[in-house]
Amino acid sequence: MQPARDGTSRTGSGAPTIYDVARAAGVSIASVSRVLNEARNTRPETRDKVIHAVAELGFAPDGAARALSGRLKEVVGVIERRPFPVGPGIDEDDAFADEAESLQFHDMINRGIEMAAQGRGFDILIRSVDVNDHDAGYRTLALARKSDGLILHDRLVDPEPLRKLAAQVPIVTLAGVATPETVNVSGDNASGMRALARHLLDDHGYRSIGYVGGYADSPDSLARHQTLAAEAAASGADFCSGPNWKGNYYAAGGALVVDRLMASGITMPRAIACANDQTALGVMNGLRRHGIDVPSRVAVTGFDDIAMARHLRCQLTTVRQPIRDLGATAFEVLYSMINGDEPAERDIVLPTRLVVRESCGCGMGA
Amino acid sequence: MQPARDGTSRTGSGAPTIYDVARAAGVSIASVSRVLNEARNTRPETRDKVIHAVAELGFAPDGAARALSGRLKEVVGVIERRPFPVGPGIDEDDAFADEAESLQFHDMINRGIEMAAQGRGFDILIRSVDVNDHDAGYRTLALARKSDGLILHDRLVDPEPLRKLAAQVPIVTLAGVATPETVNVSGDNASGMRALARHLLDDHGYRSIGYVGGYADSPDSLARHQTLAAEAAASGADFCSGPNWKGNYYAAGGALVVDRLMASGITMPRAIACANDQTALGVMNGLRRHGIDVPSRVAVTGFDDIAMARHLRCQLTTVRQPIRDLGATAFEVLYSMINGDEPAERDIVLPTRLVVRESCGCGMGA
DNA sequence: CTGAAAGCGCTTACAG
DNA sequence: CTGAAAGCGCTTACAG
Repeated sequence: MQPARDGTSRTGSGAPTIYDVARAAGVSIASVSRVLNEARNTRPETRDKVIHAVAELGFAPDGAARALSGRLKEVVGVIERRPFPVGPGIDEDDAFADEAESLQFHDMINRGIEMAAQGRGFDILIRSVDVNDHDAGYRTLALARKSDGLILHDRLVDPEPLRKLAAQVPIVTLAGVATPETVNVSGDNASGMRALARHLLDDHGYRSIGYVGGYADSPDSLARHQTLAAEAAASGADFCSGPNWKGNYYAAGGALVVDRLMASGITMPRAIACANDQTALGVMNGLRRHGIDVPSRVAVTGFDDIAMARHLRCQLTTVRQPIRDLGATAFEVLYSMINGDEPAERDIVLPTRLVVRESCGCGMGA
Repeated sequence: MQPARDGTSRTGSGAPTIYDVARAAGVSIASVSRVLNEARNTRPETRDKVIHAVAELGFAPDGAARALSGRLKEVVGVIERRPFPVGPGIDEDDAFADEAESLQFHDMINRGIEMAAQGRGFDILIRSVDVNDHDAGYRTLALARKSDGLILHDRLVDPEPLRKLAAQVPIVTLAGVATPETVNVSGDNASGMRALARHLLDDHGYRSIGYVGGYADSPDSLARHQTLAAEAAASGADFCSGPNWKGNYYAAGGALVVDRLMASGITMPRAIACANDQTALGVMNGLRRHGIDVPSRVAVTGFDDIAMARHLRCQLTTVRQPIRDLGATAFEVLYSMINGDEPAERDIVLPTRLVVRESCGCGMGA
């Protein structure tokens, strides 16, 4: 039984409903829905009346109602990490205060996701979670239930919860690890780091090298670490690592590593490769604060090639990741999964490329 | 009439419904809903059974269904500008290729919005629109219908469509202009620019000054322009402006302005204030390419104080905006509007502050 | 305290 | 080609 409709919308919100349109056009709601969705099987006259009423009222279907009646939500959830709690306690004059909130790599990736999503009529629902958010599990599920599928940055969800989640919605991870239930998309860490290592070890002939890592559990960082260590070993160069070398993908973390190393009295290696560009930035600043010149005394390199890399005092030698493509690829794979396709490949690796600038020591003589 | 329920979920998607939970717990769906929402008015025993079943099944209510039955969607839409079409045509070795896609100010603001949203259980639905997207009107409406309210960066929607949109959902603009139907949140452009102008004109004694703008219709840029022009006039200094001085908030735009000015044979002013930090970056690089040293021959300043500002070759003197607070404030106001409150203030202005570094010419003797 | 039922605003077979 | 009706998965008065 159709509810009585007075002149106004049912909801107080002021947005017209399909009933308003139907009444204005003098047709049934089914006809309105048809011209809006199928376009065919409607008499031109009916069609015109509906189109007109829709324009007149400024109608667009409610997303929730549409989704509930069998359609997609046309939303993908994106969850990223927000490691540093920020608040009034933070000193805004600290050189890295703001940077903590701007992991540019993530922002760029999200842009890639969003642009691909737009091509399919999707929007992206973003949430960042604190590393020590104990309620993360539930909040993640809640986000999943507002979306058609989920894209997870790195290793936000533990394997077991991830498995359960994947049973409910399609999931793609970025810079994580592929599982039987999920697809992963990442840059080619091994070949990128190998090219970088060879440049440092062979071209420059550095005989000692260190690696400042990202989050302890980051698959990206682990892969880069392993490759670098292997290349150093193959060249017979010294490789420095250990607890003092753990960073967190942020400049502040990189600077901290330098402070710790200096305090420990260690001899700095000739070159330091960092887990990402932002870490490299912090390491360079940290070294300079201790009076150590980059790159003449210590060479420093990054990973990612974010925009900032070429605008630093000392332009950063780094490994370029196809950041935008990483995001776009993640979306496209997820989109096909949402449409019921079985992914052909569960571990998608996109190529990376060494970008030589100044911080490795190149161009010093120029 | 309740539909027959077999052992599996109705939807193919694998996500359990409230019916699944009710069956598992041996109660009605009403009871499940009650313990999930009200918490009170349920016998402890019932409550336990439900809690248990929910945990067992990994249930969370479907966002669409929840929203449709009178609740909020707990989603706010955020629309930002994406001015540069990017695609295969772009040269990735261009110094500003990527930067075009990373307007860091927006990313930081969005982070502020998102963090405030999280405190209220909301997520943010992000969409960027192309300046020359003719279908923008409809897509904006569509986003609105997936959300409880909208936050619009700068002046994305024309006044008339904006009025119509505001009749359907609450709207807050960021760095736009307040209207009778919408609330605007922005930084204090006038006082920030005034402080900067005085520093340049009085402290440094520069007698000629130019302004490189942002988007032509950006209220922020307009306000900064006017204040600077007024201060220059008050000091009797020359003020340069005109069509050659139009930028677009991106580094590439700033560099282009410099090229145009050089080509036009104009004498560079002693100081150039830019619409934002990214523009300043481009201007500095452009000047250097033309052999003009910054700041000894031409001083350059920015606006915003994004993280990059202090990591440039020549640290940027700029006006700090409370970027995160801008976003958080926009959300909080929108949130109260969503809850039916009439906003107390339609034009919210947050304080800004001059940050003196090197690019203005300070510290050159040090 | 709890269940049966109505209703949210759509879409889509199902009849005509 | 078009309308009446069922159903999507919830929440919330309404009775008990």
